[in-house]
Amino acid sequence: MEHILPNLAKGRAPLEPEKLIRREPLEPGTFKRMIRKMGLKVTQQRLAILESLSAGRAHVTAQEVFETVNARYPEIGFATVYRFLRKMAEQKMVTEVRMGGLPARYELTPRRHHDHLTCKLCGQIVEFESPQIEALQEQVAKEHNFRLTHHVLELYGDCARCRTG
Amino acid sequence: MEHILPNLAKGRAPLEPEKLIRREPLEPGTFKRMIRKMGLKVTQQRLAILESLSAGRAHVTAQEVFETVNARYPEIGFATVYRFLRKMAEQKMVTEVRMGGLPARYELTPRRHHDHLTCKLCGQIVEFESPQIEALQEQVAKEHNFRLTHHVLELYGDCARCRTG
DNA sequence: CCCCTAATTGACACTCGTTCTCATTTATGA
DNA sequence: TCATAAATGAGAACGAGTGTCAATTAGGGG
Repeated sequence: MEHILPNLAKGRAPLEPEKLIRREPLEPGTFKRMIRKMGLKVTQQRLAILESLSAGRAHVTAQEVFETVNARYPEIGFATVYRFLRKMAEQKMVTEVRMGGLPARYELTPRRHHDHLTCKLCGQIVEFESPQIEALQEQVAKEHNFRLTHHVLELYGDCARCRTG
Repeated sequence: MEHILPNLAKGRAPLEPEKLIRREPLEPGTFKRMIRKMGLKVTQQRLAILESLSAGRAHVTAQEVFETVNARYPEIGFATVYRFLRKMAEQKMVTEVRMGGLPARYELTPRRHHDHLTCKLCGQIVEFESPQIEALQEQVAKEHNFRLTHHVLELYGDCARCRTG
């Protein structure tokens, strides 16, 4: 199992602190409620995964979640993390963000919709909201007689810090 | 190498005919010029790959390109296809589209930039252009001090025909 | 409170798209 | 024509993610 810690092993550069749209704090008991709402059993592993997702940085990879949770509960397997993340993504409880061919990143689905601006060089993710873009998307769909259900809008570029060296 | 033909083997459902923004036909000699413009050597393999890309449907996977080219030139290896597609993507000669965790799809970078509106039900892809959305994207990037290099905008919905049954 | 049972787990083998390696072949500028 | 750097093909390797299966556990019914 040599791929458990590939990211740490590669000494990936530490990321910028994220610029996040404000998120509501989670009260105790919320996690259990979330799990039950999905029709699943409440286990220590699942609670630990949710805790890790809500406490740490947003937009983490499954491996990062695994590492965090594994540090406190060394017996947890990464299959459990992947499985639970997938199940939560299906139920829209977490949102999966994929950039290029890189590992998927997850965030607890935020109350407010937003899109992402990603630095190709350092991986930093900035969230943004643009009601104007949303409106134009609706207009495009209407022109083609589509009823819009969802969209993916990811902007890629080089952030100021990476550009100036 | 049992994964050479996974898509054919799986009997993927045929897609709707695509609605494409008009593309200019390519004159003979264009391919050689394109390759030279990238600073690469002109080989039969590369010509065959470009031919396949320009002749068939847009938005093909590397495996599909390999299969097409391999049918006519059985000695070509898939590494060559992948390598060339990657190189062309780096130089923006082809555009890579990744949705979800699915294999990347490629298209010869069209002269006119466009995004995609996809029907979730029948798989139909409608291409559209929205300079207004592009402009707003630039503005978002500017606000966050990013230099925008590219973006992914995919709209999903139900087309008129599928909705009305 | 205890049991039963289906859900969940951990270990790890496996899949599959993609990239790497390296010995051989080939395009092209001199 | 030749030298040489680039390109190729074969196949191994990589890495994210999924499947399998025996062992464990949550939690509803009694």
